[in-house]
Amino acid sequence: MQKIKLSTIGEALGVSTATVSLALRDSPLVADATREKVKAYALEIGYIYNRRAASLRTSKSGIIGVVVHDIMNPFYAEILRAIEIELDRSGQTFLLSNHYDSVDKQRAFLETLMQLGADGVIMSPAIDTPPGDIELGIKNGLPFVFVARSVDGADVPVFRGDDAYGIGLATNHLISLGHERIAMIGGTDKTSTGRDRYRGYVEAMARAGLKVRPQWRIAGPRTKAAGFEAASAFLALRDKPTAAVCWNDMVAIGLMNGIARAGLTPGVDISVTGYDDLEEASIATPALTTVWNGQRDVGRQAARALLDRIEGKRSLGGHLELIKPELHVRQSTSQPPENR
Amino acid sequence: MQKIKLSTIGEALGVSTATVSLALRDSPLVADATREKVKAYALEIGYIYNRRAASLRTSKSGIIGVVVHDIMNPFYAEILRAIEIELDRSGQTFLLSNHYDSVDKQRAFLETLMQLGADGVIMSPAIDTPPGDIELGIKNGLPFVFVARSVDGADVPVFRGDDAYGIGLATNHLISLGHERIAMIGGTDKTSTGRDRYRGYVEAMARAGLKVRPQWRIAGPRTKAAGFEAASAFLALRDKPTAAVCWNDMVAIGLMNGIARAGLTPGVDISVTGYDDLEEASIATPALTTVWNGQRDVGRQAARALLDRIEGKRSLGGHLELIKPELHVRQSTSQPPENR
DNA sequence: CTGAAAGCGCTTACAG
DNA sequence: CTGAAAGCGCTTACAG
Repeated sequence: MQKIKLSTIGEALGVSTATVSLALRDSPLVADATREKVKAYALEIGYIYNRRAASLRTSKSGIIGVVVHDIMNPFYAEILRAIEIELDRSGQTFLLSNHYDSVDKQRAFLETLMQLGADGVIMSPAIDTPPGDIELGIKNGLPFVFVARSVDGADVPVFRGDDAYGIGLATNHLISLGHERIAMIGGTDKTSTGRDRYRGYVEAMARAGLKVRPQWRIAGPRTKAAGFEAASAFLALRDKPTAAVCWNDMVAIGLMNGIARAGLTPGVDISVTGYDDLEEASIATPALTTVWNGQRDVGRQAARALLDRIEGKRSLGGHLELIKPELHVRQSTSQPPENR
Repeated sequence: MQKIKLSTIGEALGVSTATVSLALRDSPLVADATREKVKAYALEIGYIYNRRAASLRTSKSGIIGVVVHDIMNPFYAEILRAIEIELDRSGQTFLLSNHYDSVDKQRAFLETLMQLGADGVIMSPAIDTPPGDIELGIKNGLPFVFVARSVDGADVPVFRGDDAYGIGLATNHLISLGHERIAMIGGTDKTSTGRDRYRGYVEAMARAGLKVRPQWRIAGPRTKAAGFEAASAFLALRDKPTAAVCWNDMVAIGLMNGIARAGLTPGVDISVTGYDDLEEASIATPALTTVWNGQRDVGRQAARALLDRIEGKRSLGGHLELIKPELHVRQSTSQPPENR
């Protein structure tokens, strides 16, 4: 079978390829009758538009890259879902990748995007991303928007939740229930998010005049499995805390599973808070008290900003858009046992 | 800044673009000295390879499409992870999409792949995919490989777990513990997987001489939330079953949460089996007895088959590759209370 | 409202 | 081992 292209249609209908091209894209320059005739015939013979050729000519590709740490992580999944909805609406194709916090894998993906002439990229940068990697992309005409994380020294807009404020909501909630020994489980200081959340916890404790002991900070876990494993370290602490502020819902649920496995009742013997308010949080047992982090707004606003930039409606400076989190109280938090 | 292309390099170095092109791709036709000179200079000035131009010329794009129901679903996530590893190794870019079981969304994605000249597609087809949609792709030079699901009438290789056998393992396990009233929760008869799993359950019951009551089949749920909700319907059944074979781990975990919320103890009062053996299954409380479904093998073999096809090492007929599942026994199953 | 022609940046015969 | 030339399939001034 011969490959069908614009000229195939043009020859069959006795018009030029220029006219066919304009007709298929609904140009008002083309007479209505011609347009209908062309479109009907294209459909009939099963014409497939060649985006590579068009893109080579116009240097627009209709491709938007999206890179996050791990698309299978429900936190990012919810952001991606919002981005997907926004991009689908505008007919952009989105090219997804995980970087698993490997700067090399991220760089390879950005290189691929440049090779494909991507119109822009939405990313949650890998830990220790050099600003140079971002600048290189920008220099090659790739507009960036960051979600959830940022890169110091990169002039790129960032959309994320207000982490210090949000973790403060969780910590204050526990304090108001009467808890005084509160641990913080999970996360790392290597991301801006991590530093902000830790700061929010420390500040909330300080405002209440409570001590923060170094051993109460069990850094690391960010997954359910890791939260599960952290339970034994947590339960072995001297001066065992009566509550745990967790890095995210995954860690909190894992920790609660670990606490339950040890024969204690999470939400009664130990209060636990999560972060993100994933769909799972509300069906966990006990239902998880957590902080809604605005994933949907983050994704939607980031996609919107990039699309506006691509359509020339705005330029992208390095501003920070903080989405205000909200506390959702459920059954995993209660008064400390000693107060009952 | 002027756009850097092959001719930019050629002019600077006094060689032709043909030589530059060959040198960058390590052609043995080019003298070693020339090759090194060209590569060094390209790196120095930050040349970006234009894949659109190359692809237009060669009609190979280096893009492989991957479509599944929902990439955020951990079952598909594990398959995707295996595909990702395999494709990364061969330098292919993979373009991911959800179809959410919308034939229209799937069709739009396949159309995009054809427009981009994708080299192939790995898909878990949407429910009720018309064979014509697949044939159209094949006719336009897009090789297909299916994972987890198939389409009747499409001549495409399929890689998936042996569902009837696998669900039989779970059902037999419960029967051997002494259960006689066993429900099946979740899933749909609209996919080949659904039909196979239901058949496996019915056949295992029949082999043991046990009755299957229609009301013991609570179809529908495939998510944790839906499993959670199904708990009340399950617990309200007359002749309440003592065990539930669930469609997958998500449903099983949701169901266990619902059972626990109702004050019963899953794994003691009601035995529950899952399917897939997701990472979560082992850390659930109680740890979930489930069937490992070979996601990794499915993804790896499917990717390998497609890559071999693209490299011309094999052709793709419509054969079925069944991966043998394995039962993983944990704490969510025990003897029925009445036998103790 | 329509057509002829140039050009996007590569790769591939072909000639030397 | 290297170069000149054609062509992949579009879109965009430009001319009429």
